[in-house]
Amino acid sequence: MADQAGRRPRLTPERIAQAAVALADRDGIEALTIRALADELGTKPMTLYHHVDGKERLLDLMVDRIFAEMEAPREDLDWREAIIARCRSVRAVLVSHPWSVPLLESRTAPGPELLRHHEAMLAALDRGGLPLPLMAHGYAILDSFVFGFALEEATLPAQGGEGMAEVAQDIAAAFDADAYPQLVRLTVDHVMKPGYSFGSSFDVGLGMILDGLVAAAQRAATPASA
Amino acid sequence: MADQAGRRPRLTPERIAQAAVALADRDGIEALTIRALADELGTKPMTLYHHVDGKERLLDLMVDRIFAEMEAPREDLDWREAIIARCRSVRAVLVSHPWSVPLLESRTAPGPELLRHHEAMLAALDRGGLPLPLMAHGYAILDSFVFGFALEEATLPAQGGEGMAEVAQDIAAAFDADAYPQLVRLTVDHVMKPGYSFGSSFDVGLGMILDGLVAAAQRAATPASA
DNA sequence: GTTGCGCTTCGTACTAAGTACGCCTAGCGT
DNA sequence: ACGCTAGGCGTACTTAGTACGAAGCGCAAC
Repeated sequence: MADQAGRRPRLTPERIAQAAVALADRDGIEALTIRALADELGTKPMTLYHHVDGKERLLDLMVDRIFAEMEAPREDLDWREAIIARCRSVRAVLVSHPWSVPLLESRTAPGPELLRHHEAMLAALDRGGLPLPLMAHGYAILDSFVFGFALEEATLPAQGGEGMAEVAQDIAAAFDADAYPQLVRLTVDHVMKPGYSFGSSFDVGLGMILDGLVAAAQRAATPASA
Repeated sequence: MADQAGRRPRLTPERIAQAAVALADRDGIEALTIRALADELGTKPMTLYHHVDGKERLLDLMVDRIFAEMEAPREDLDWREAIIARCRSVRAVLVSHPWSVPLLESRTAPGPELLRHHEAMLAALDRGGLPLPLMAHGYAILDSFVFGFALEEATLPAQGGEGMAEVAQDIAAAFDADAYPQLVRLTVDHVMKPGYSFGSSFDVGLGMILDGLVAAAQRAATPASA
C-alpha cells in the first residue's frame, strides 16, 4: 500500500494518548472516538487496540497525561509559595483542558503521575511543619477546593464580560427575575461590572485555607490553653 | 394489547427523570439507557421521546432533581449554621448519588432548582453581613470546596477501614513504595489507623473557609489600618 | 539466502444504543 | 358519528466500540 516506505512512527500508548488529548482539546471530548483518533494518527481503528486495551484504558492514559502537565510543588520554594504555585498550575491545566474535569472523577485508577504529584504535595505540607492529621486535612481540603474551583470554571457558561450579560439575560427571561433578588443584585451590581472575574476568587480561597491550616497548626502546637 | 384498561400512569418528564435517577442509583449511570429506562417504566423506548427531548435533556432533568434534594440554607438559622447545614446536605446528597457528580459539571443549563439554591445561599451570606464582593468570593469558594470534596469522595476507591488497606497494598505493589515516603507515612501512620475517616476533613475545611470570610469581612469593615 | 515466527496492522462484521419516521389507537369536542 | 390530536410504539437507520481472524513485515536461526 505504498506506505511511506518503512518509517513507522511506532505507535505507542503515550503517542496515542497524546493525540487523543490533542483531539479532545480541538474538537471536544465527545468527538473523541476510536475512529476519529485512528484517522488523526493515520491508521485504522483496530490498530489502536494493540496498544491500548480499550477506550476506558485510553481515558485513563489521558488523565494521567493531564496530571503530568501539572507542576508539582517545588522543593526549593517556601512551602506556602510552593503550594500556591502548584495549585495555580493545577487550575491552569484544568482550564486548558476543560473536558478533562469530569473525566478526572470517573477514573479511579491512580496513574504514576498522580502518585508523584501526591507525594510532592505531602512533602510541601510536611515542610510547613503540619502534623500528620493536619497534613491529611490540608491535602484533602486544598485539592477539594482546587478541583472544585476548576470544575466550576469549566462549567461556567461565561467567565465574565460580554457573555455574562447574555447568560444573565437568558436566565432572567426564562424565570421570574423578581424571585431571585440576591442573584439579580449580585449579577447587576457586581458580576457585570467591568473588572469582575470569577477567577479572582481562586487566590482568595487558597489564602483562606492556608491561613486556616497555619492557625490550626499553631493551635495544635500549643500544649493546652483556651 | 390488553393494556391495563385505561389506567395510564401518565408519563411525565418528572416521573421519567425520577425513574432514571432510581435506575442510576441501582445499576450505575452506565446502565442508564433509554431502552432500560423504558423497560423500567413498562413502556417502549420511543414513547419516552414524547416527554423528554432526548438523552441530554433527560440528564438535565436528573441533575435538577439532584439539586432539588439538597436542603437550601434555612432562613431561621444563624447564617453560619444555615450554611454549614446546607453544605452538609449537599455533600450527603452527592454521596448518595455518586454517579451524579461528573454529570453536574457537564451540564451547563441551570434548572430552576439550581437557581432557587443559589438564591438561598446568597441570602444567607447576605445575612452574615458580607459585602457584595465577599459574597461573590464566599459563594464561589464554598461551592468549589463542597463540590470538590464530594467529587473526591465519590472517586475515592475506599473511604477508610478495610478497603483502604487493600488499595494501599495494590499501590505499593504496583509502584515502588520507597519512592513515595510521605504517601507511605501518611497511609500507614494515619489513614490506616482505626478511626480515620476522609470525611472528617469536610467540617474542618468548611470551618476554615467560614472563618476566613468573617475575618475578611472584618478587615473590609475597618476603614484602614494595618 | 531462505524460512518461519511473531508483532503489527487492518478488513469485516457484530452489537449496543440513540433516535428519526410514520402508523395506529383512543378520547374528545362539535 | 366524525375527524382531530396527543400519546404510544414498531421498524429501521446511524454511530461507535470492539471481537475475530487474515495479511504484511522484520529478524533470527538454519
